[in-house]
Amino acid sequence: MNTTEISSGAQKVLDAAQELFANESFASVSIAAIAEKAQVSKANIYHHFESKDELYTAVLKSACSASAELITHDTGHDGNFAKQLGNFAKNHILHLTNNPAVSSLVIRGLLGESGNIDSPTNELTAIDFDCNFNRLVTLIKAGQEANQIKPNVQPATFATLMIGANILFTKASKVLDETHDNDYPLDPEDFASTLIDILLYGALTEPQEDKLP
Amino acid sequence: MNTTEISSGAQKVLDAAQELFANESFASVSIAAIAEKAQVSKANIYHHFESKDELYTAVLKSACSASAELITHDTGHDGNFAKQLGNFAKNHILHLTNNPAVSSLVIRGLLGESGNIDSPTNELTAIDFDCNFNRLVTLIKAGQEANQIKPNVQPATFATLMIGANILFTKASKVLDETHDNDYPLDPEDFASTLIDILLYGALTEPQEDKLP
DNA sequence: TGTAAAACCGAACGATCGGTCAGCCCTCGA
DNA sequence: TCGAGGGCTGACCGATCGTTCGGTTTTACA
Repeated sequence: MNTTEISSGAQKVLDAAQELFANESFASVSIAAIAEKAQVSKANIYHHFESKDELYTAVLKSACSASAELITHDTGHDGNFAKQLGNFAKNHILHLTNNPAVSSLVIRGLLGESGNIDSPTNELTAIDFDCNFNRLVTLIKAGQEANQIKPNVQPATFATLMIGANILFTKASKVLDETHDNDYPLDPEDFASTLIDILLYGALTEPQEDKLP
Repeated sequence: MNTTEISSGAQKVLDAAQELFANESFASVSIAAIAEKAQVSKANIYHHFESKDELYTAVLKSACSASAELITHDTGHDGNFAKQLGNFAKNHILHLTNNPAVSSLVIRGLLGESGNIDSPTNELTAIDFDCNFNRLVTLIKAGQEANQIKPNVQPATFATLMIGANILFTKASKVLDETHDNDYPLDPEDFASTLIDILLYGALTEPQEDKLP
């Protein structure tokens, strides 16, 4: 059942590293800090991992594999694509809020703030992100073929809207609700449902396509 | 006309620091690297700035003030809110693509990856982000009062959609179009127009509010 | 129980970090 | 002509960085 034969000691290091790397950048997390958090010696880390880079890659790989299958699990194959897209949005944002470390790592990778890591690390996050992104794109295309989604809606643009909004919601909500006492939604599921309402039905009161002169 | 009396030597340092801080994290950019890029000595940096933290804050402040007024400049006060929102989206994404350094800095601040900086730095990015965010929220609220935008559309959710999508587009497009040869839009203005089309008119072919059973 | 591998640690390595300091060069008003 | 002062520098500081090494403890199997 094991994927890459992770010993219990190595797992302790991996967990500590994941927590630290999620909240701070690669360069600002020291091996000493990871060792302290994992309650092991610095040298022990190098017994389990070749280098700091390799440890970071291992953290990322574990995070990505954890997130791979969680999102699309109940976007079934019934013909109601509005419902499926709603479920996808809800699953996605719940995944982000329940796994802030994972999502932070992936976002950091997307930003290209790789520190010392050159290509393989960013490739990892790209693959993970791309996987979820493509699932959504595929879902939208299917909805278009079923004539439930407008043909002029670019699937990738729609996906960028949903995923970008979810990411921004999870990462910026604490910034935003510090400075407003306004009506910013705090519950992720509430946010997802109002989000999907806008995406599916539009924000304008007049649904006809004719624009005002 | 000067804001804080920046000498020409200090400006050289500031420019080099901005470029480096935009692409890498606070901790991974060394004073030595900044000095080398600015073609000055390390000590010269400390002649102009108290510390690395203060330099970073100065970079951020300059970036934020540059972005403050650029976005809403032609979202005028005519009554057509669809057009105004479209202009806002276009201005915003053009600003992001034309100033990748600035936007990267602000996003990094939103992520909370402050490195050593505790509060004032994140406050800065929060204020800048908040400023643009609030302009958009205000615009949407005005559209609702003018009965052009549905009253059940949460302004903050709509703003999160537009801004989140724009950020993701600018930051992830190079990742996405490396792995697809599909129809992902490359031109920012094209993206903005298809984006606003979805947001205003919805993605579903049937615009009525009744959901399927 | 013997033994070899694996897990683990303290101490130290060279390199680099942010930051300091004494002093040189240049300008400019007196 | 001169000296005061800001812009600027090379050399250096202690601390911390990632990494290594020698050696000790624990584990696993014959």
